[in-house]
Amino acid sequence: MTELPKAYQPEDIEKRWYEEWERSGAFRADPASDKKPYVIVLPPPNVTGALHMGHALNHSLQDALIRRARMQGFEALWVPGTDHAGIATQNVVERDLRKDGVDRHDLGREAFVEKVWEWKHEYGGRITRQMRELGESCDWERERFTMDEGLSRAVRTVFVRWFDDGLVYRGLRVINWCPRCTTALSDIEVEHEDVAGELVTFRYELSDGSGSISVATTRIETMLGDTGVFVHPDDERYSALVGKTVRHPFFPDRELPIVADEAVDPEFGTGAVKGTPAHDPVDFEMSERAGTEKINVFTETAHVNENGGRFAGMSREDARPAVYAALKELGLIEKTERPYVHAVGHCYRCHTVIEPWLSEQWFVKMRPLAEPAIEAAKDGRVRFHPPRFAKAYLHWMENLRDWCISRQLWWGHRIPVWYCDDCNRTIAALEDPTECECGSSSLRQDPDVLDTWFSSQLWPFSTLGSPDETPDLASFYPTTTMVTAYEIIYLWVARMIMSGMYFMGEVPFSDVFIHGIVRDGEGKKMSKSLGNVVDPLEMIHRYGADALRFSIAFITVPGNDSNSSEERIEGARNFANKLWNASRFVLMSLGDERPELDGSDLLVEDRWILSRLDDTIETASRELDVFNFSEALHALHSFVWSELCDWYVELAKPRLRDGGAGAAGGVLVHCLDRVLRLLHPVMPFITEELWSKLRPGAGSVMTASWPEPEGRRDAGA
RNA sequence: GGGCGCGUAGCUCAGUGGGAGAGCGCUCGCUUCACACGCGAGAGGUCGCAGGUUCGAAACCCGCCGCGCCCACCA
Repeated sequence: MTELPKAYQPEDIEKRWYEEWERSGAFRADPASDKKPYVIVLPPPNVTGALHMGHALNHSLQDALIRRARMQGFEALWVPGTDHAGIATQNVVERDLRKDGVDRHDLGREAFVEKVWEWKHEYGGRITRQMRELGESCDWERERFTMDEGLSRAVRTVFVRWFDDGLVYRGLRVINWCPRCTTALSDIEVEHEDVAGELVTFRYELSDGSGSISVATTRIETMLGDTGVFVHPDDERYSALVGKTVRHPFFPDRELPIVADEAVDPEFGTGAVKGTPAHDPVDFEMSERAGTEKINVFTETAHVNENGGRFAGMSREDARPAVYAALKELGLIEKTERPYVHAVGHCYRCHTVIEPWLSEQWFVKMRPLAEPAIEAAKDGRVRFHPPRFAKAYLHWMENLRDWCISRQLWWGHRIPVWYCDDCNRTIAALEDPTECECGSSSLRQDPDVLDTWFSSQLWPFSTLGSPDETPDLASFYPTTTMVTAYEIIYLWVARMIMSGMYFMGEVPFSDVFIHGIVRDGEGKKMSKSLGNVVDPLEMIHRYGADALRFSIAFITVPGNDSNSSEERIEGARNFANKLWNASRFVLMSLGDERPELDGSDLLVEDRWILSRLDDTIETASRELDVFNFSEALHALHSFVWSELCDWYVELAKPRLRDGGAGAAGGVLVHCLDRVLRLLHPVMPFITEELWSKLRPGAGSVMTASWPEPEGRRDAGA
């Protein structure tokens, strides 16, 4: 019998077992297997990322599900990979370059993209190395990156298919523009936040000198681009003015018509709206209906452009007070409410205030895609856990607007569209075309790239080989469970369902398990500025991966946020140590003996602990089936600590001490055997190590079966 | 403006029709031959407030108060 140290020491054990697992191909899945598949595709972390507690939570739960499924006899496949994360990665590399005083424009597009690839090759493996430290049993041979050749082909195939089917189109619209990232964003990439701004009411004089009309605005600088004034058709205050024009104070040649439109809310402000079609989506629509001019007054960095007259060159921040002062001087300001709190959009990547900006972009028509995806959630082909998230999903899906997919970035999947200089044709093609149908070879590719989420949405099938019809795709699509935080239900989950159904004809997964986010010990969001960030790798080094994983799963209730702290992880480490020492005691007591469980001479305490074990197995299985990790682990924790250790081991000691252990030896081996299996999905390392001592030569606990109750529940005292 | 969630022990939270619980913290006592990352004993809660349903409510229904989140083109 080998000596076990008095306290569990995770470091070398973890390293040793992980290498062994990878070496032996224990994580590999076989598409030719007869076993039923159980498949999870990992939500790909950003390639720029480092493992944080959010990943630790998300990944620990997936690994537990996969490991359990493997033990239950499924052909379990967990596909890992990383996301090229367009804006995030481009920002990181740009920041690096800036340290050397280099701007990406100095390099040019090709050289810059080359730099990003270099960066990816050098640092992109960081997070996947860290995932191994956590013990994740993903099939590394199937690791994918969203910019891999195969995945890029999937992106292109879907784009072209949607283009051909009329679901992808180009249009001139007011979109969300981030002047820092200098790119368009989709609606869901904008975070609304209340800001203390101002509401200014000012007056436009009628061109015929017969009076004026007042309008209210929170962005007075945009009045430089005003081309009309809108009122509600039923608003009697203004009915006499409809059809007249007002004169722009800074551009005397510009006459702004007063137009009636249903979209105006007569209750708000003065009931008259300044029409700024290039910088407000509603004004844009009203302008379309009214046929008014659209004047863009900002550059891509949100400086006033040449259309801004004497304000040209100013930043939007400087322009606001400048325009205000100028109007004041003309005596046109009527009222200023300050502070005026209202929601302002911010970039979800860099938090810069979004500028609604008129530009030509590519869009995906969502309605036709959404309908089948709505049905799938309604009829249960896709089930949300907990179910309340289905409601949020459906509400969003039923009110979808078209998705802006073009990004003015360099890092990403280039839009596979070419424009012919000679005949103006637009060509979307799987292979780069060299010649237009008209015979011209003067083709220009669209300079934009696709939204990162365009490739992410294809992840469940692109990683399995689509658009090729691979054995993996045939065996493993649709996948089984999607495990993710509620934060990205719209951004990602909904789109996977839509594109999966359209492109593959089937839902991408049957179950969506939604967990919350990890907060600090007091329930506050972790952030660098608060200094309350817990680093999972530090915790792994200090307490072991199993302790971190257990502490996370122990507090995971479907759909709820969880509060993590070093104290909790320490508590989980203590539990691991408890398990270690209980096992150590059993192993020391039994030497090389591994007595079988003998039902004939059981004492009352033997029957009691066996019945408690049965009950625990049942609870753990039932709760894990519904993703209730917290309940399952509370049952296991209390069985191991409060029952097996506190009572049974103590009661068995006299028998063990006398040498002739009798039934107690068999009972202990049996209980420990089952406990190691039950805990393996959450604590893979320590259970594997102890299993190798308890069941030498029996192979990995990964291949042991998931325990079933054995009908001993009625045998208790 | 809509929607969702939460309010249970000092702290953080499970529990959803019939025993008020866990982790951490706290008090007292233990170098007991698996474990001080431990053992034993213990203190501590009108389950936000008010009403209703029920034989029975922390849980179900209605209202109120407080907190948080999501969605939204009220300039």
